[in-house]
Amino acid sequence: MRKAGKKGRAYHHGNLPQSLLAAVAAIIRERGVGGVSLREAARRVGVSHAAPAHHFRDKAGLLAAFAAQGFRRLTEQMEQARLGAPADRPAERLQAVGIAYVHFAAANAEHFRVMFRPDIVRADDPDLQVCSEGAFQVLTTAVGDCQRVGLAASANPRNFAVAAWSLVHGLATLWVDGPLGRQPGGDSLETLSLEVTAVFGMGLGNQQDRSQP
Amino acid sequence: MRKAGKKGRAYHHGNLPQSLLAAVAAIIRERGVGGVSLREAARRVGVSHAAPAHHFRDKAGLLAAFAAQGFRRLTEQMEQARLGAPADRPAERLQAVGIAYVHFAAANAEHFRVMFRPDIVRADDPDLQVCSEGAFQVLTTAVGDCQRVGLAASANPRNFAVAAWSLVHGLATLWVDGPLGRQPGGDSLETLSLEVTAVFGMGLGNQQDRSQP
DNA sequence: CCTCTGATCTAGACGATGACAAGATTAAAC
DNA sequence: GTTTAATCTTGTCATCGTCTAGATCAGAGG
Repeated sequence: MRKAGKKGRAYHHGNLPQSLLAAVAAIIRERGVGGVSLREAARRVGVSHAAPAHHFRDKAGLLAAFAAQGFRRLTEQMEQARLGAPADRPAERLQAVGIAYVHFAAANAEHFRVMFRPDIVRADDPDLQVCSEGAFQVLTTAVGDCQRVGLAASANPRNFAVAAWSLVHGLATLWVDGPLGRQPGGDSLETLSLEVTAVFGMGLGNQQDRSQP
Repeated sequence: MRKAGKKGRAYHHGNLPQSLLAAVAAIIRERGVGGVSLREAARRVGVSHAAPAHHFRDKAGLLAAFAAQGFRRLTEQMEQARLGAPADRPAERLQAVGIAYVHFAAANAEHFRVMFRPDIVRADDPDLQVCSEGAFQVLTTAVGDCQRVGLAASANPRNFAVAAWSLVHGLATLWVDGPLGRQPGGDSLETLSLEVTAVFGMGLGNQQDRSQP
């Protein structure tokens, strides 16, 4: 990769795909998802308007790669949170994974805002599918560990994982794109994610407060 | 309102706003949210390309009106479901409201797909804000009735409502736009919404199955 | 050192879109 | 009947996604 001087740019950028993904993140941060365009991303990287299409076929392809990157990071953070809690307390592990999910969404809103948008993302991208399933897998594992110890043993395992996923995904979505994050008097996301996942743990019938374990 | 014959259109459409909203719904059903454009909507209604802007300032304004319409219908359906369950069983009422939320999202995906998209919707539209808060209010009421009877009494009322909302919103989102609806071997939305809301009711520690009340 | 090949990028064009401005047409208030 | 305001049309502009053809470059093989 030959870098050009300040004026003339090198014909070969050297690392276009990664640079474009970084540009996309910056654009979403500054102007929202609607502000993303192949041309704007190309402009920021200092490359012709048609260059991005050679690496990611499409605008949908570029966003698919960006979403896949997001899923990879999410999987990392969830797995790290899971292993952070003791293995003999699967309920705490599950809660930690859920909280990591929500915090990822808030801290990486650029990615999260794209990760569940089949209308603008090439949804059948194979890499994206693998990364997406990998993220769900972490949650499924955490749920399975709970049931193996007898927690909510009567529930359908798969649907129980869906419930856990729904809870944290809903909270994340309502915070990032919904009315929750915009409300002035509301609690912080830290306490919110803690209490919401705790409610999940205790259910309607149980009156103990497990939000401070 | 003077309707024109088959050929020449009347200069005044007579009911443009409503017709445009209907066109938007049809477009989303056929081509997804990305297919929505002021010009396409105008084309379908048989009106010039700039006409929509006179009623809804913007594309964002048109979608805001469409989203508000969705929130109104959602509120209706949730309230109807709430009153469908006996008043002396608030837990069932809450579950009914949650299930109505999920079913609305699936049955009115055109609307739901737009209702939580501040990036394409004029989020500060006053009518939209009122309608959005109204929908959350139904859920809050159902949650409050539960706590008044002693269910989850120790939980912060507001955050408990947030948890309930998160659960159903997450399930709805994952079904409509996420990987849930696309999975081949998965359960139907009916059983899914039932079991997911039931898991919420029973929590991790309780082992009874309340999915069939 | 030279040539060739494939990868990478540029340049130009086309149709479609959102937004704006200026004017035409109509309904309704007065 | 006249005036006024609402409603809609026509024309225009910058921007965008995508396609095509061609330019430039890196590296392998001789």
